[in-house]
Amino acid sequence: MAESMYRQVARDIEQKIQVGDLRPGEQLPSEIELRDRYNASRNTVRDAIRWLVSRGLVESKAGQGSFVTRGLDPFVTTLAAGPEPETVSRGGEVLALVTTRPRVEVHAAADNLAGMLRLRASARVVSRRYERFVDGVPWSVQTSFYPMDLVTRGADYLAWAEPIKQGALAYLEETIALKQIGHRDTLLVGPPDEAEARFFSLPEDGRIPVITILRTGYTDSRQGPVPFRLTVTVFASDRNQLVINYGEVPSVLDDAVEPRRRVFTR
Amino acid sequence: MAESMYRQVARDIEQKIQVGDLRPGEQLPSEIELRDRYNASRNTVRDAIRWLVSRGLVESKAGQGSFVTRGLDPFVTTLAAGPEPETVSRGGEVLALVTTRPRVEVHAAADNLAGMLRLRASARVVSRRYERFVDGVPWSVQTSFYPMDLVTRGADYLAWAEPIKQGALAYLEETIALKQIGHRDTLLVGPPDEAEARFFSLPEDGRIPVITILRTGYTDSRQGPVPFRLTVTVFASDRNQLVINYGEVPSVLDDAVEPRRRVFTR
DNA sequence: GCAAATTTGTTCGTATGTATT
DNA sequence: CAATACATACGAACAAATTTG
Repeated sequence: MAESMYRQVARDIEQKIQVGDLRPGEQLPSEIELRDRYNASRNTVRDAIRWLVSRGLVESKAGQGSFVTRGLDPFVTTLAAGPEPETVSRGGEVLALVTTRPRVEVHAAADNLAGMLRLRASARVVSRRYERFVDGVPWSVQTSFYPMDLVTRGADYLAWAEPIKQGALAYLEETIALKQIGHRDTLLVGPPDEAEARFFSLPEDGRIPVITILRTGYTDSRQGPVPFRLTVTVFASDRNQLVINYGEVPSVLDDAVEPRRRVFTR
Repeated sequence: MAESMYRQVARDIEQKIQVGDLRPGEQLPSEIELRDRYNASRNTVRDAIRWLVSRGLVESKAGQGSFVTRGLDPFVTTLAAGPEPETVSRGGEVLALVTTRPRVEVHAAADNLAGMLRLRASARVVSRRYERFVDGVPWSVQTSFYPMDLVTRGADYLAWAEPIKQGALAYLEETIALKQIGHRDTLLVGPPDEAEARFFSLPEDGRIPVITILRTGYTDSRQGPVPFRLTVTVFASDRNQLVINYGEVPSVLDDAVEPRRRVFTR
């Protein structure tokens, strides 16, 4: 046989979208109508739509209909090279960042965290969790983990559920002379967990992945750089582009707009 | 009603996976068996499995069965801060990179490419496309775009379908004294196109996203940095972690293993 | 505010096709 | 070739969400 019917239907609708016959935001014909148009069963039409939904081309809403997805105008997040925070812009405009009061907790470190911070298994750590919004939109969740040892050594505020005005890194340098000499970012992409899907209002089927950045901060020691902090930042991939600059480059705002479509030649 | 039946079944199976009752790589009971066990129809069981597949917890293979996904031991790719290439390691071992002969073509630039390279609409560009393998596994596809102007000015090899031994950036500096003074990486995450799904052997339903890095190279001019090259590198997100280092940090190989599970406390 | 109409979501049953062992 | 497992396809009925009158 040539190709399954639901794939043929999906391909036909996809083509209508590409050609512009169906425009972003436009409603697809109802399942009943498509069933008649393609001489298929409603379930087969639903398989076709499910295919398109899974590819991110279509969204279905109970009671309303199915619609061609409209690409969100993405936030452009420039990752910080130094201790300064990230900056966010959209459409050539810098946007203000709203941060919640942190949720601060003390936990036992899981094995992977203990390994990354070179702590003994289930050593105590302080976690500081911030939710961050831009333009009213949930933008990222950031959680930093510090060994409890740092609090004991005098960095009391780490364990308090208040923002640290000057930033945690500056605070650690002031109070216990702990200076970050470098950091490593590790970038992972995968489906959101339940809490992340809730916070970002992502569909709970996990088809829109999140980008997780693990930033390990290092300080100096006789044995060379040793880790003292892990910061986990999570972004929804459907509304964010991450930018990393090296050397001399123009401002993101001055530069040409980055593409949403990844089409470069014709 | 509480929760739909297929979700209850999915949740139950998911929990068996989390608890370790079903281990990575292990085969799930057949759909018929699950149908009897949960007193549901086969279609409902299939909906549950579809849910788990879409979340990346389970894989189904026609004629064989459904299996708990085994996390691929990920490649750790350290992005180059300078002109040097990326390095790849896995399990604390540096791996060799095998690169195909480039596919070299001349195109008219699409609008977004012309905008990024500040060319007039549909100016001609040379594209150089490399497929790169590590350990026999398709690892990334890299395509660089150069204004045709650079060839005209003497960088003839850019338009030849042969690897440039010293690297394109060194070659451009040698032949036409074009020096890169900085670059910007823009990172996008989304479903693969058909060619990418084929190259990486990704399921064609687009549930495993690819990571696309657009690297714009800048050179000096009287008006400040101007772009002269765009490199597009695509990675499959299911087998890659990207690492970016700043300042003084230990070697990736010396450092603790990065987590696949994103669980940090207990 | 409620009822009807519309649309997608869930669930069942059944039959047949295709891939693998 | 036969057995097993998943994939595709059809039909039917009711539930839930949303819009409209």
